[in-house]
Amino acid sequence: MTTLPADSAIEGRRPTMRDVAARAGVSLKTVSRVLNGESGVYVETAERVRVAARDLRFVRNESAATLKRSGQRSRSIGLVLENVANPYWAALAKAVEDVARERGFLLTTGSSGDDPAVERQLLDELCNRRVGGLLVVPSGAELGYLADEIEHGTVVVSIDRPAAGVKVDTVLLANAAGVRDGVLHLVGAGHHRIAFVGDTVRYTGSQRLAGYREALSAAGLPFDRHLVRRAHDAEHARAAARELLALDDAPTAIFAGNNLLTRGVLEALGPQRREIAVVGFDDFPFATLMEPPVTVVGQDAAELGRSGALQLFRRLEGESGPVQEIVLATTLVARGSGELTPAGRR
Amino acid sequence: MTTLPADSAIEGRRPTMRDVAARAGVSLKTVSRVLNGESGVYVETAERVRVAARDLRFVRNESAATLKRSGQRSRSIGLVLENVANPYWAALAKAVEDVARERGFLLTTGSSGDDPAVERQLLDELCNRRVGGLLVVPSGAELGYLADEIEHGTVVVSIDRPAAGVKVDTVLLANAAGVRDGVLHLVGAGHHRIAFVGDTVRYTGSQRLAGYREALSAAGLPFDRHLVRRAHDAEHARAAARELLALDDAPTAIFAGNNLLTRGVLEALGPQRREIAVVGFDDFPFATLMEPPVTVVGQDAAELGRSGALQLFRRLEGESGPVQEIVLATTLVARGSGELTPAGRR
DNA sequence: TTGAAAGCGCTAACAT
DNA sequence: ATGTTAGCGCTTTCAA
Repeated sequence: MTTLPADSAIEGRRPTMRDVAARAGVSLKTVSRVLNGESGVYVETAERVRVAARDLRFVRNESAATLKRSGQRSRSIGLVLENVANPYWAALAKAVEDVARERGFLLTTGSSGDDPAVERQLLDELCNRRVGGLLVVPSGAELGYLADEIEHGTVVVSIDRPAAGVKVDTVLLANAAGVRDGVLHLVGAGHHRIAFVGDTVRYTGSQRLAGYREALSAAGLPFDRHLVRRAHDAEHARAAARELLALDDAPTAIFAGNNLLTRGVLEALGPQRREIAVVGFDDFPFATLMEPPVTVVGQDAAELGRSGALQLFRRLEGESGPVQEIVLATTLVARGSGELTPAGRR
Repeated sequence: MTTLPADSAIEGRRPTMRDVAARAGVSLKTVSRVLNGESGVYVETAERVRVAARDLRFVRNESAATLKRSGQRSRSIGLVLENVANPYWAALAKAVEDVARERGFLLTTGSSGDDPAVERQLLDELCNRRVGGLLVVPSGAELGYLADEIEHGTVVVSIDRPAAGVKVDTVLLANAAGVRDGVLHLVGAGHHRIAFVGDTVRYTGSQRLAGYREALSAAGLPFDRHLVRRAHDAEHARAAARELLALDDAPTAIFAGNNLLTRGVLEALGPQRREIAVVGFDDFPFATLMEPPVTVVGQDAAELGRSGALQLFRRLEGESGPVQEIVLATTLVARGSGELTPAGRR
């Protein structure tokens, strides 16, 4: 007696556990047990089931499993952030994915563009799919609509920025402290006119601005002359930096609020890169290759993602207790651009 | 009579369509019709249903819908690539996500690390979830195991590299032609000793190597003296470039096979960046900021992703016809590093 | 235009 | 150790 080809048994449609059961000569439940690694099945029976599954090229239907599973959460988690194409967020997404995979979860990522409507749509879609948990880099808008989901058992963790309107575990960076360190580093190099180019409308930007303010105040320096509040991208930063450099009392040093803005500032500086000191928030791969290499306040995107994902899974695995706020420290990485002195300029 | 708070109606569990139906005083099917935008429902009935759904904060269970829906495909697509943390792949993922969102689909991305086992696991998990389609940047290993899925209606599209073992739509880059252009550009600048640093084991690397070979042969130059075949990352490239530069007949120009390798080569060059010409495959954000700015053979990752995703949805929407191979052109972007002449060096 | 009934493929509770 | 039964929440037939 020869084994029939897999498709001869069941025309057209995919094999189900029932088909596997029939082929193995056991009941549906036994197949379920074997395929889920439950104990209490004779090894020979289990083997027969596995052979049957392989022969039929059985692929479990996760939708059915999710539908039935108590609590009804799929083995996926969702991540909503501003834009995966930004290397910073991409690194974070990879870290989240790694943690998820260790647990047998898949990751669905959505880019909100920091648009509250898109953010909500993404979050809704993810909830529709009954994801086990949601990791969000909030755009800043109210997230109150998540309260219901949370009550129904969806775990939500906010990363990089606090979530408005819901109380959830949060992983933050020590933004203010990081900037303060960076600016004081410039003060230490002798600078008195230190500009800040940032996007201070958003949470991280405002926190970073606060750090800038703290540092200047600690150093007894005036505050508002060299401040750019609304640099949203590299273009804006470039234009803003050009304007700053054209001032009578042009700054001798510039602090850039994030990796995009650092790029814009460096573009604006051109050959002046050897005269004007620069410190940027966020490290980036080519920082060491610039002339001079760029001093940064480094924040580890991967660590932020890992930390958030770990917290999410801790909750998923049943950890209770009050809402947590985890704050990650930053590191000043001196490479050259932040150690230039104001020499040659008044 | 006041409306009761949503949760008073149904304790604990999530509201289902049945709950919405009860509240709206209609049948389950009518709710389904309204929520799916089917025609043939009185506007007032539809409105009542929508109000009830809103009041109960009803969220549709996609698993149940997927389970029942004929063909059983979820409104998600999967993307398996080497590593989302690489800005190149991140840009591609974003482009895919954008196309998916236009169609109301979510994107689940997995990083295989080019490990065939991980790749297979990721692909399997995605199939378990009955995704509508699969976009793969194949690691190079046999993908024959996808044949069944494809037969069952899962659409698979291969991007950046051809899929081995299955016939699927494929979107490729004109790798060889791109490299040939870049190398001939260096020849045109007067170079006779042009090194190639690549990872020629993998598909794209081997194609690029072929372009290098073509160019040298067209220019009547010898081939094997300045060739590095196994540079997998920036570190390797750096070490390899150092060795090349230490040779008696050191190259006067280097072609780097991808963005990671370009970085490694630039690191190795250090101050020699103004003497040794460099052309890299892949554009990168900081290319214009280097000294000199880096000449590259640009390939548009976003276009690659978009193109693959569009093809996938075309198939999903029923387009039949033979398997397609789409080839995207590259563009040489001259910025300075590739225009350096061999002057000063023999 | 609306509804009743059947069942998608699985897991959970309860037999045996 | 194994099987039987009853659904999960939805979509699909088919009938009213």
